Amino acid sequence: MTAAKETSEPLRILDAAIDALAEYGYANCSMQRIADHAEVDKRMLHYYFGDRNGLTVQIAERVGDRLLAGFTSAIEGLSGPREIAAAGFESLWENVVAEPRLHAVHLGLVSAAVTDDSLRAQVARIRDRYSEVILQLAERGRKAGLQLRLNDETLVGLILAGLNGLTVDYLQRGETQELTQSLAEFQSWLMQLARPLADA
Amino acid sequence: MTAAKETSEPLRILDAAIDALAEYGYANCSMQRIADHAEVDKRMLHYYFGDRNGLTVQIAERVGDRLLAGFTSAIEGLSGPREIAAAGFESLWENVVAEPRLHAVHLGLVSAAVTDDSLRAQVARIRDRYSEVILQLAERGRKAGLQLRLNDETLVGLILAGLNGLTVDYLQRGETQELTQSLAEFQSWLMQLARPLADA
Amino acid sequence: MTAAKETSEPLRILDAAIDALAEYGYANCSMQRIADHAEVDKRMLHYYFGDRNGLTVQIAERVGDRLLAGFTSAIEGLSGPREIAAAGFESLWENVVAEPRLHAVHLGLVSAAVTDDSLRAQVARIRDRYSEVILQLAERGRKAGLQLRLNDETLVGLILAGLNGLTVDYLQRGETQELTQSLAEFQSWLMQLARPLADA
Amino acid sequence: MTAAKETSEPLRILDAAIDALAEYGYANCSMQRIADHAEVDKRMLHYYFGDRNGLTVQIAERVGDRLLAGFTSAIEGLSGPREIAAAGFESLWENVVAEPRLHAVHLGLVSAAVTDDSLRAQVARIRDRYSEVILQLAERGRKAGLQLRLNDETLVGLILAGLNGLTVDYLQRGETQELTQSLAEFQSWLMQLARPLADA
DNA sequence: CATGAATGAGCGTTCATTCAT
DNA sequence: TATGAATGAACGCTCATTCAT
Repeated sequence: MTAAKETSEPLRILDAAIDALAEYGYANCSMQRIADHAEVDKRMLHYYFGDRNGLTVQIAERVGDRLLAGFTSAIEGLSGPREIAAAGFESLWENVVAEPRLHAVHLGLVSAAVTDDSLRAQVARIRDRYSEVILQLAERGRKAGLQLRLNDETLVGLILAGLNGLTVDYLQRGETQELTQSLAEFQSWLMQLARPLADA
Repeated sequence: MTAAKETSEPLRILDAAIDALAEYGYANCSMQRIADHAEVDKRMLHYYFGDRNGLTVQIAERVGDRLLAGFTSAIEGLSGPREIAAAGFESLWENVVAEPRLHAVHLGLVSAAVTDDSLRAQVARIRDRYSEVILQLAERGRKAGLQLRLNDETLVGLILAGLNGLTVDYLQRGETQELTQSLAEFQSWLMQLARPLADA
Repeated sequence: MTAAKETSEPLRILDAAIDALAEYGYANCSMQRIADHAEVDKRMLHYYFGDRNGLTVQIAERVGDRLLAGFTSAIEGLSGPREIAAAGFESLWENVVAEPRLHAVHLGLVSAAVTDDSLRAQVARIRDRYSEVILQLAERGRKAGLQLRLNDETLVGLILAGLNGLTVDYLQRGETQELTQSLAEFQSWLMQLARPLADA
Repeated sequence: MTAAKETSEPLRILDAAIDALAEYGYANCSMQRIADHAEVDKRMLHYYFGDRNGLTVQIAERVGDRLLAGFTSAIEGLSGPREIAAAGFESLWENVVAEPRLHAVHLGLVSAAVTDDSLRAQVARIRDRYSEVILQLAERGRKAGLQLRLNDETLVGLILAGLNGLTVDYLQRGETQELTQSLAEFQSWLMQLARPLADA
């Protein structure tokens, strides 16, 4: 046995698959292409993941992991209320810019999920994880004295809608001036939703 | 002879194709399926649209037409500044609720366009048409006395990002309470971006 | 009615068809391509020529016409025995160089005829026309005092074999030095087959 | 287990493909027909040869092998100059008579190559192999005392042109009297091109 | 784990041809 | 003559998947 295979083979394949999806798009990404991209025989995909659906499920899971990776750690040390509020969305957006291909794949999954039941569950799961982490942040913000005008679910809904909408813009047109301004506007709006007690 | 063929055959097929895309999703919608859906022989698609790409281009064009249909007429009679501002986004959203399948198809096109060059142009065209109509609205608002804090392009960017983000939410989870609240929040934010002169 | 259409429409189409065959090759030349090449609707082909086979038959006929056009006139005025012998093959070869595309089409027909019965008759007809004209030439040569060592059919066979073999070389590799020398050798051999009486 | 699979499956298919090409002609020989002829599923052709072009390339290679098979061995033992000269062309022609279908396929490839670039390379390769083997023969003839009036390339050109031209005649009309005489004439011409030293 | 071989189904596209006007 | 529409049959190729070793 090799001393320490850093990542397991299935995991390596999943990341290659995500890359392939980003390359060819959800619609044009066959198992053959994924296998080629991962430099693996296509039958190994069946060996590890069963069938196409099984692979897709795992891909979605992995996408979720990577979408939220870093987010938790990025907001761990924060303590002040404004700090928390500010860092939250910023950290989410940083991941968009850092891994646009990953978010393109996510968008593909979200889009496909509209008409694909088994995918819908997976995509909903990713949303739940987003939600969870945003709520944790809100909780910490409240404990630090943040007063939020909105109930939790609406807050999550608005943040995710903003994130998704701006991500679509970014994927469509790249880093434009308007997008930068839109981001600033959106963030300042988010800040305004939260009025810390101390400010009153 | 039928008295008056309401729409041309290609147009009828395009609408059937949009319906098929909504049914099966962009990735799983073959020409055969579109043909079956339109109750037309598969080869008639080639007869009318050349190849798959030609069909897709026309579909995108038709999607654009239908996304903006009604919008222009809906805002035509308005005169007061607040009226205009309010009706603008509301009218856009009404189309989402009225034709969710159409917007699902649009989302599919947007998503696929990320990795498909020829589609990208088409999707950009739809965005341009949205942009154009929003800017016309802004223009009319200004003439009616509206003061907009943002430059045109940023305004368009924010409105479209909000529209897209909320549409994704709607397509994913339907008409939830949170979404209703999010919509209200978003709209009140939009209103706040515009301060009528009278307020000064 | 236009005063004087120089060539009839079917004839114009046939020449365009020959050009298309030269362009795409016999195997890849559909009726659609021929129609496009002739700038005619494909159904006109059926109108003029019935079906694919009818068209091919006419094409073969036209190819035969053009292969031998000029040949008869080129050898008309000649009188001396050597003159006749020399000009004969030279004139045949000149047509190869002047119309290589035509000869490429001919080669395609000859090749296809091996497995296509209806074509075989047409191709045989072209060979007969070659034969006929070569024999006429031989006849005139004899009358001018040429003594030919070979019987007529063998002479024709050798000339056509040489012509075909060298044409294949020309079509494959163009005008090479070796081909020029081969031509010279072949011609000198032909001359040697014929010994004028005066030489004896 | 069968004792000894004589030839590999791909090779068996290639020979069946050549037979199919001889049966239907290059233009009318689809992959389906080749598959049927080889009693193999159509998709196995893709499995073994990739795509149509890959199959064609391999077919051409195999045609080349079989065109020259036997030739080398047939001329191996010969030693006398005239013997070598005589046996050379005779051996080439014997292959034509022994495998007329193979030569029909070759003619089809040659013809198609005129308008098909990828095929042209393959056909040129076959010609090169012919050339190589003819030159080896000439070399051996020279060592045995043969004096050749022509340079190598012209010799090859003439021999191949003769071979091709006479093959076309054979494929068109079968074994006629004239063809037999033409062959005799051609061979005696070839002999005359070579004057052994002893004659001097 | 890995590989050679196979398979039912479907892909987008083109073929020659015909019908009705 | 010419055109819009249609059709039965194939085309080359790829899909996800399975079997046997």
